Amino acid sequence: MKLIDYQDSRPIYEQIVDNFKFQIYKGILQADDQMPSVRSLAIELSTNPNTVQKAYAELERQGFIYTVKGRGNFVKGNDSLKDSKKEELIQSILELLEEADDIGIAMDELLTEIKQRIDSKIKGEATHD
Amino acid sequence: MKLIDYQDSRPIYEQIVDNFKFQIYKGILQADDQMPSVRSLAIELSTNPNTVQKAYAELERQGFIYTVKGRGNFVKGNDSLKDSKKEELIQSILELLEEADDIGIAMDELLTEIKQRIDSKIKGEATHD
DNA sequence: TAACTGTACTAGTAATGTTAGTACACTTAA
DNA sequence: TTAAGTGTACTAACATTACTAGTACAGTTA
Repeated sequence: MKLIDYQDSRPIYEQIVDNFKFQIYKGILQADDQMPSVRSLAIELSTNPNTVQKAYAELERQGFIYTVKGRGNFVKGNDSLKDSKKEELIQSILELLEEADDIGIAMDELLTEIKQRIDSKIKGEATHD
Repeated sequence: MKLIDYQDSRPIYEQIVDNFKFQIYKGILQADDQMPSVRSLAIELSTNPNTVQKAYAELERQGFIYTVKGRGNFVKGNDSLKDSKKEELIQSILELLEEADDIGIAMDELLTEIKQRIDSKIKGEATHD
């Protein structure tokens, strides 16, 4: 499995993050599977343990894995991943709605318009395939 | 009117942006009022025309002012400002909702939960003042 | 205790952001 | 047409931040 691409200009840790996210979404890695250790992966990728560590920290922050000190990193269950994501998204959206409120845009008004857009978008896409 | 503070660590252009946003929100600057020219403001602040230009470009991007080449920069009307903001916020929220959809979180489910949070928040704040 | 595991700290290098200097182009009025 | 105002584009220097490496420390397990 090719994890990083040195042609790619994106930072190594970011490529690692995206790759594992992909593997987890696809089910290649499943709940409680152990991730490669920061050292072994660092050696495999000819990089530094800290670079892998940075990637794993980001994956943990985003709710994809969890860490047990001294033991290793493990894949989170699909449900808890979904919950983390959901909570994160709700927080982001609430912040945006508050911003709208501050300048006098009613939240209801905004939510109503958003629902309309989604509905019309679904109708539009229904003809695609 | 003090526009920037050299004690402040934030970049000059950012301070200019925030200051004008404040003035526009407060009504100190009103629709179609002319902004100071990039040169005059640069001299006043002992900085470079490009720094002011960067601030103005950001204000335009955010919908606060509009530019007429060769004539100057002018304050946008309150309605068009609100419209710009609204559109921007809707786009951001739609992106987040798509992200949710990608990982199998129904948009309706998310919107419903958000409405609940807002409602309970309003109830909680109602006792504050 | 040995061999794993993650983590913290420092530092060098690369990438990006910020500002300045300067030249160019558009608009208006004389 | 010209002069004096306006915004804009380009380059480069400098400051800040991001990224990675080297290395040492600390927890877990057999």
